[in-house]
Amino acid sequence: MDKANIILDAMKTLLEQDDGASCSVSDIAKKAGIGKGSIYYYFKSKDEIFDALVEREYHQIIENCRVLMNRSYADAAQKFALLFRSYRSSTSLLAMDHYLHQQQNAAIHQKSLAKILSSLSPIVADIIRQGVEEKSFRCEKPQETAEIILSVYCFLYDPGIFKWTPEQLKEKASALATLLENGLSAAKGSFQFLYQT
Amino acid sequence: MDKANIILDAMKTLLEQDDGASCSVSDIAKKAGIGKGSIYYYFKSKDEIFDALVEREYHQIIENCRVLMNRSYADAAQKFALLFRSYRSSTSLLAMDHYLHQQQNAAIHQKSLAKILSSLSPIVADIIRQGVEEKSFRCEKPQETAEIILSVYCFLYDPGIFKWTPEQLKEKASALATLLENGLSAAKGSFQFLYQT
DNA sequence: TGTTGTTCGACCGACGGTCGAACAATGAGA
DNA sequence: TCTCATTGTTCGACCGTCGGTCGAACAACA
Repeated sequence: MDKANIILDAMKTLLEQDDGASCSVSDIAKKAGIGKGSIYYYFKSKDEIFDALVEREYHQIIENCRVLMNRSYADAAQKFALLFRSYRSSTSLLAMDHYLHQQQNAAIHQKSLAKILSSLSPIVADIIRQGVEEKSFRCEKPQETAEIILSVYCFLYDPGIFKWTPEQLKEKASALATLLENGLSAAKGSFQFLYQT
Repeated sequence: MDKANIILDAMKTLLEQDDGASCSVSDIAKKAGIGKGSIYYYFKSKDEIFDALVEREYHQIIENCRVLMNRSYADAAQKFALLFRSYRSSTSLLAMDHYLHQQQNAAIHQKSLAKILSSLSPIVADIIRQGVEEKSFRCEKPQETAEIILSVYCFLYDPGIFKWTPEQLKEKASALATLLENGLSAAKGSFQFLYQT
C-alpha cells in the first residue's frame, strides 16, 4: 500500500483509540512502523496529514451521496430526504466521527465540517434547482441557499459544540423545516423528514 | 487594577499585535511585567486565561446589544438592522479574531462561537417575537429560529473556517435575506441590511 | 518570629519540525 | 556483467519553543 496511506491509517487508528490524546507525530510514526523523519518526507506538516485524512475519509461518503442523487428518480423534496438519510447513515458508520466531537480534536473537526459543506452544497444546490424546475420550490440562489442549510446542520446540530437534548434538537429541526418550507415556498410537510424518526 | 485584568490586558494587546503569533505564556508575562510563575497563580492554564478574556470582551458587546435593544423604539425589522450593525462594529474592533482563526486554537474558537450564539439568540428571539406581535413576521418558534439565523452567521461567515471573497459573502447574505423574508413572511427588503454597505 | 499570601525564573517533559548520514534503486558506460 | 554516480528514501538524534511546575525567596501582618 501507499506509504502516505499507511501514515493516514496510523493517524486514524490513534484518533480512534484514546480520544486522540496520544496523537503526536512521533506516535503516528511509531504506529505506522516508520521513522519520524519519513513522515516529513511525505507530508510537509502535521496539519497537512490532518487535511489528507479528512479528504480521504469523507471523499467516499460524498461520492456515495453524489451517485445516489444521480441515479434516483424522485422529486426534489424526496431527494432531500434521501440525501439526508444517506448522509446520516454513512457518517454514523465513520468511527472517526465520534472522536471529532471532542475538544482536543476541534481543529480537524472544523476542517471536516468545512469539507462537508463545500462538497455537499453543490449536491444540495442541484436538488433545489430541480425543485425550482418542478415548480415545487422558489429560489433565486440555490448554491448559497444550500450553504445556509448545511451550515445550520454542521454547526447548530453538532454534538461537539452544543449539548442539546433530543427534544431541543427536534424543536430546532422543526423550526428549520418551517423556515425552509416558507423560505423556499415549498409545500407544507416537505421537510418533515428533518424532525421525524 | 486587578492583577488578573492586567494579565488579560497583556494578552489582548499581544493578540492585537501580530495575529497572535507571539502570544506564548512567557510573552504574556513579559508584557504584563510579571513573572511567568505568577500567571499560574491567577489562572490554572492558558486556556483559562483565554476563556476569561473571551468572557470579558464579549460580555461588554452582548451587554451593549441588550441595552441598545431595550431602549430603542423601532419595529422588528429596524431592530434587526440595528442589532446587526451594532454587533458588527463591536466585533470588528476585536482583534482577538485573528488568534481565534488559527488552527491550533480551534477548540477555543468553537467555545467563543457557542458563547456568542447562546448569548445573542435570546435577544434575536425577542426581536422576532416583537415582529410577530406587530404582525410583520410569522414565526412559531422564535428561539430556535434565532439560533438558526445566528448559526449561519457564526459558521458560514467565519473567516477562520471559510475564505469567501467579499462578492461571495454578499451573495450569501442576499440569499439569507430572501430566505428570511419568505421564511418569516416578512416584507420584501426587510433584511436588505444584511447585504448592503 | 511564625504564618500566610505572593512573586519569580530556572527547570521539566513533550511537542512539531530539521538535518545529514546512511541506505536502497536505478541506469548509463565500460 | 560489473562499476559508479545519481537519485529517491529512511532514520532518529537533535533543535527551539511551548505550556506548565517547583521550591526558594520575599512581603505583610499578627
